[in-house]
Amino acid sequence: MRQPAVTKARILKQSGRLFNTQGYKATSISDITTATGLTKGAIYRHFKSKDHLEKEALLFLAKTMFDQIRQRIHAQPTAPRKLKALFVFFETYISNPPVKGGCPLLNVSTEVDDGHPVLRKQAVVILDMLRDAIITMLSNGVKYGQLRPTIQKEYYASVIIAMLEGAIMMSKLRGNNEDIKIAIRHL
Amino acid sequence: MRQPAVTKARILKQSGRLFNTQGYKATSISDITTATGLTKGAIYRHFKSKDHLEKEALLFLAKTMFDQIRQRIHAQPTAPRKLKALFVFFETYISNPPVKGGCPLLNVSTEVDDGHPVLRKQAVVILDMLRDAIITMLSNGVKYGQLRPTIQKEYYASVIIAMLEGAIMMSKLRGNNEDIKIAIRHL
DNA sequence: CATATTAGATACCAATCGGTATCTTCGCAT
DNA sequence: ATGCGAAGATACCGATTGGTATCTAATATG
Repeated sequence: MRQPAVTKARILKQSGRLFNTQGYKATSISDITTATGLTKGAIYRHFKSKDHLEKEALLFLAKTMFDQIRQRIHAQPTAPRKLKALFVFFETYISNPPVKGGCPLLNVSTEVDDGHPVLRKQAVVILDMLRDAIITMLSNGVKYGQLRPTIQKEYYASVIIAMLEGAIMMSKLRGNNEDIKIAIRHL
Repeated sequence: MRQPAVTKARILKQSGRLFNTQGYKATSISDITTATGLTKGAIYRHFKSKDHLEKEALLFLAKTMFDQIRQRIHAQPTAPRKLKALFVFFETYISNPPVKGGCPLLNVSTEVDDGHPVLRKQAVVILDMLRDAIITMLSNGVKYGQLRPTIQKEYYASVIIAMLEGAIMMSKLRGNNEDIKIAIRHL
């Protein structure tokens, strides 16, 4: 049975995993054919170039991550607890990653920040999404009197993201989750 | 005039720059030959494989960075001012980078954290060097009564590095230095 | 000044890269 | 059932990859 949509999803899932672990440039089309069990012909039918596949795979990774986050956030009633849930999500990032290879945003950023304008632009969009999500959370916290009204939302969103991403880098490099724990304790 | 040591230094400098901007895997030996004006024969005489060149180039990048930091730290008399000098160093990282392509530690970490054990090990060593340098600074601050004795040194070292590296990622991605400024204000 | 050593250039290798042209085969509409 | 368009397989392309073998030329040493 032939199901193009399923096939495309499989390509996105596998290529996303490979891009996020090995890197975008370092992952070849051949790597993706062996991972999916498909052939080059199938892949180039669904994606007109590797650049396009990279962009869509990155978007898939980001969506997967945001879905997981949204799910945990929505399960909490108040802004402080939502924030806490976000931190816990990142704390379990190393031991139980929703997508293998660490944070897609961090990975793609460091790979493309000196070139590859297409992927870089996409990365900025994802960063803005994360940032806006946090700002909205803080805003709602103020609105419902759960957080101080004097809080500088953009400032804290920036601090939170920098802290988390930096800690992920350290923890991934060391192979433990001590640094991410410290970061969250600080936050 | 033939000066092997100078040639080797040139290879390290240029390949370091390329590795740090384009990535290690993404930089080919050909890229390095055009950047240095040398040929493959010359490069493989000084380095027995690309892996070895990568490792030595990373070390060169780290040394360059640490030299700059050490210079600025030593110019300050007290621990708080040394810390401040460290922060200022990272603040000027985006606008006036000592090595092009951002922080070598951040770059190499995200590229090799799921493989390439040789380069990864080297990255851990560099992270530890940075960490130890900060801890030493804090210790001296306590010793001379410039910082509170209750300060948790390892904890703060981890927080400082995570914050700086995460902020560098954000600022490099966006192309401004707003996020790094926020991070330093917070620290 | 002769010679041995070594820095560096040149030419090549098989393997792999991203991409395309072509061909077969599956599934749906008529 | 049958024909047609799309899904996917196969086979190939030129360019580039890391690496090596060989050759030339510059320098250090006798």
